Amino acid sequence: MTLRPTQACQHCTLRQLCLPMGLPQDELWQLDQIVQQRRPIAKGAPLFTMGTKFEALYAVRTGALKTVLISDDGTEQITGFALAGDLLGLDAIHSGKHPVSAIALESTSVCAVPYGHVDDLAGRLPTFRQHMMSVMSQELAQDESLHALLGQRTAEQRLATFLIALSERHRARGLSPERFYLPMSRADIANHLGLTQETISRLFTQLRNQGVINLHTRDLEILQPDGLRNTAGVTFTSAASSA
Amino acid sequence: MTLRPTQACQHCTLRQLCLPMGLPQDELWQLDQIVQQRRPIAKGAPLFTMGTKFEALYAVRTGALKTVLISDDGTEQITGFALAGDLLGLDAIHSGKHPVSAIALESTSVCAVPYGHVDDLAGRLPTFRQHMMSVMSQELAQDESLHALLGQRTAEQRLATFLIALSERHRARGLSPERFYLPMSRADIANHLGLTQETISRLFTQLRNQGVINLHTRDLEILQPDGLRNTAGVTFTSAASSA
DNA sequence: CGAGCCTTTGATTATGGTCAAGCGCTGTGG
DNA sequence: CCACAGCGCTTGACCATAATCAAAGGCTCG
Repeated sequence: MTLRPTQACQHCTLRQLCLPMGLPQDELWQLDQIVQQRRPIAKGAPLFTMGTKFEALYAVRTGALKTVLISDDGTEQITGFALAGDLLGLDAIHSGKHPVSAIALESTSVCAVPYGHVDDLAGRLPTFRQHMMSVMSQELAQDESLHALLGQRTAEQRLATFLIALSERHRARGLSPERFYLPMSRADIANHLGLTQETISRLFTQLRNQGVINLHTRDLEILQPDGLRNTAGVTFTSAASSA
Repeated sequence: MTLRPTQACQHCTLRQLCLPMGLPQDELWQLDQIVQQRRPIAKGAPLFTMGTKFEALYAVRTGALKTVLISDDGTEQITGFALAGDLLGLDAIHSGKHPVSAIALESTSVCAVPYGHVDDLAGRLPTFRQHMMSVMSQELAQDESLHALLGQRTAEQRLATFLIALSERHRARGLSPERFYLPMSRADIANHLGLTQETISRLFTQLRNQGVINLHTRDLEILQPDGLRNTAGVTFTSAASSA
């Protein structure tokens, strides 16, 4: 793997969102020492592959990825979409192998944090340790919301909730929550939500006809956020999880 | 909350499965100092309730619980079933509030581990810290399998997979993987798997007629483990998660 | 012993899946 | 710069799985 010169977390525009979040200056400095950058991953290429050895956590710098679990029979499940600032690989700590593959949805760059160093820092830096636990805990809670979404909601509610969650994630990144690009295909959205491509397409058409959204290819505009919330029925805590 | 005299993890029959797993003797001793026991929770009563302050992690000593997420509109989602040795509350670290309620399915006793002490130990004891991270990571991976189960599998495959996972959990506890009691109702199983009570009942009847299982009320006997695996179609890593 | 809940079973329905066909981007090479 | 190939998306017709509605039997516990 080609490494590029390290660029400081301190100066990263994602530092409020990513691993450095909430770290005091001296702890941040120590994190900076261990973060490595990788050369960009091309669209469609894997950052890591299911079953391979877990060596590092990854933070998305730019771009987007999907995490995919492939069953014995070849069935694929997209377990999440990772945007800039999201962390990947936490699910691999237990077994030492990645339980999913991470595939770039567009040209994507990431920071790599070797896990041995993460554990070391977690032992020495209380704020960092608490942050790591908090991030994992948050993902557990998000997975529970996602479970409720898949278990209890209609296709229409799932898609609306997904779009709201994406919108909120863009807002948290200081981007427009009303207009953004969908880096994933209709089939990807469908798979993630336990539906089919055709159903997603029909629902998009429906939302467009209702004047709730505007969508040309993958450029989404949310015209009526309240209409979308209304369609979603109930708000789940960020159900478009990252892992 | 009434506390009972502390009983040592060292002598607990669940120590191979529960928090003490893999801890060296000196670390185990320190864990023992902070574990508290609670008086039993009656069937149907909560160990903790959604929205309430997170104060401690809980380890199930005997009995079983379900964790339930309730939406604004009153819809309930059972996110998991906790058996003896399972840990509850990890999903609450992030927000400081429990995102789910934990309800006893039968008379249940638990050990409470105040979270401040957990963090303290995680800072001082490397093995314990790594174990905590590992447990959370494992739950993340299990949630991904569960996502695939709900997203890609038929009702029949979901139930078969659920029964296999339960069976494996009993095996891991040194109990019979072929004969065990179901502490949850048909409606609970249905809800957890994103199905209805009626569907679960029909599927049980079908599996019984096929000679794959024997089921009287809640006493389950797996007559043909291979038949069940065959029905499940694909094996997911312990998809009947605990949280 | 009785009330209430849990479970089973049947009849019917609806949501979303499957199959199929055609259109439209996008990007590549001539 | 344009043509074409290939993938992504849309739309339609039909179907199947599991939900809903309904009713009755069987545990369990007070």
